[in-house]
Amino acid sequence: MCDNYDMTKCQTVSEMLARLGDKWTVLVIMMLADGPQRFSDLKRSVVGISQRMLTLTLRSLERDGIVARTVHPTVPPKVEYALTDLGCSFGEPIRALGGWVFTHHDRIQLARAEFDRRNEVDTSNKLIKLG
Amino acid sequence: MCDNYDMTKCQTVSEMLARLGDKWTVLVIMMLADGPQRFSDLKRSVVGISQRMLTLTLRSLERDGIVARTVHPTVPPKVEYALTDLGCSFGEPIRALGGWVFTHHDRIQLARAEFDRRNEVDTSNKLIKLG
DNA sequence: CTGAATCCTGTAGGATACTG
DNA sequence: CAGTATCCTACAGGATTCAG
Repeated sequence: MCDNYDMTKCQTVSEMLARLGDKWTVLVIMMLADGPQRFSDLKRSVVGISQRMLTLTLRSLERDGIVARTVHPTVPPKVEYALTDLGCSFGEPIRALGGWVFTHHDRIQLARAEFDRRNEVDTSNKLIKLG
Repeated sequence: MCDNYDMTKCQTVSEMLARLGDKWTVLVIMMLADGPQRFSDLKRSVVGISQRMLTLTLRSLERDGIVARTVHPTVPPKVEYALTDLGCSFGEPIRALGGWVFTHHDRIQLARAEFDRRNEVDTSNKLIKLG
């Protein structure tokens, strides 16, 4: 895979994945893919996220130009977050990845179960040896 | 994006991304994409990884059925790691993501720079107000 | 060479309280 | 409502050491 891309750029991909892998980022993007959302809407729909993490995640995405933040100077304040064009275009590779997960989900579960089973056996073998 | 997939599966994608986003996983997969590698080869080629993390990463990938571990019972021991079919198929979405990153890399850098610049200004404004 | 085990540290991130 | 600030903890992960 690295034949086409030099290692520097592989690092970039890894870095980008690290950004996405922070557990919340993708979920937030997915929610915004359905249309603009207010802060509290996101807080409600992205189940389990803390106020702090939502703020940080949104800031980070805004910094990367993936979401746009629009403040309506009303009272009480209303802030809307929306995907930018860049953010929308990002949906495509995410979908690709999602598709792969969906396709191979069962196989992965199977592999895990088998691995764990073997591991179980090994452990009990160890215990037998120890006993 | 979540129109097509129910939320449960979105969680799965997020979870999978979290797995991939642990900084080392993708790099290891990328190295293995060029062919089977021994433990110490990987340790050398995946620059910066600790012995511990390489072990853990490989175990995890093995558990998911993405890499296969082959022990040659020689002295000194020789252990080879290779991508399974599942692991190879994973290259495709990764490439898609990689492609996106490469395509939009400059734009992201630009967005970041601008965001930081604005942030700079805000900070100095605050300082002025404070002063 | 390929690990497993132990120790130790930084930090991610939750809970909470406060502001405009 | 939409944050910011502070505190606190659990855990990720590096360095090191031991073992087969």
